[in-house]
Amino acid sequence: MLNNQPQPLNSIFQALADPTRRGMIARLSRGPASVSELAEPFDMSLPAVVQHLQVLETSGLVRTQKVGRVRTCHIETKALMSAQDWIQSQRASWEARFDRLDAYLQELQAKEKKRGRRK
Amino acid sequence: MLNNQPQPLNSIFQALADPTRRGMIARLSRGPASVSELAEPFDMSLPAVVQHLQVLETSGLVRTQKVGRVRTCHIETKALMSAQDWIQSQRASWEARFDRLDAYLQELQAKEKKRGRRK
DNA sequence: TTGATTGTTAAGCATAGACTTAAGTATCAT
DNA sequence: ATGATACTTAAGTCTATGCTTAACAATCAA
Repeated sequence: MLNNQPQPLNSIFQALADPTRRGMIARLSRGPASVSELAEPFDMSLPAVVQHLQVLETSGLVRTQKVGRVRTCHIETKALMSAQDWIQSQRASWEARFDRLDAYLQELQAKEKKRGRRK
Repeated sequence: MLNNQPQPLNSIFQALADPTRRGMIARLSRGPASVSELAEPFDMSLPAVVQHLQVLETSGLVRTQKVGRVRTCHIETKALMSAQDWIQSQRASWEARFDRLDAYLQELQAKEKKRGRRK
């Protein structure tokens, strides 16, 4: 329940806010790829793609390793999971609240019935 | 499996990238709040808080309504769910891949055993 | 060794983001 | 009617983001 490491979440959500970067993540979810493979679907310069890649790497969403002249990229699932976990924990909060509200309304209804019978 | 509405995702993830806004979401997950209640934990001017609130509202993560002079804010769970859904669908991709890889490795191992026996 | 691949670095530009302060505008209570 | 409350609007500043082009490495293949 504590406020976990917020700083990674900043850069993770920031990274996910761009459609190009989400596209790269989607591609890498299906398997590793080189920089030029990653760049291929996008209508922008290679340096621009590499800059997006750096954002993904800095946020921890992607890891890369260079062999020869080709840099191979793959997703780091843990980072995506931590984003999902944060959302999930919010969901837990509001669902708990809805449950309490529901219980309260049921209680009200029960009282109303009693009063009805009493009349 | 199609690329759903990407534009809302841009602004949803963008909104979540800021710790102040995540704090507001966390607060609102526990129940509705007025603007000044929302502002209270943060060490910044009210206009700054309202600007964050506008980002949340534009992204669809929060809805507000004004009664008298107080604006009451509450979360719109659907928007958060759509962010979670996107992440979940990436996860489905990489898990499918891991499953295929696993099956392949088992197959390799089976062949290796056969060869061993043959010798 | 030359030429083609595959990236990398640097610089610049234009727009968007996260604040601030100062000065309003409604509402509500007395 | 007056003052306090609860925002709102406007304007400005300073930094970060998302690109671009132009040049520069470092492989690899012939």
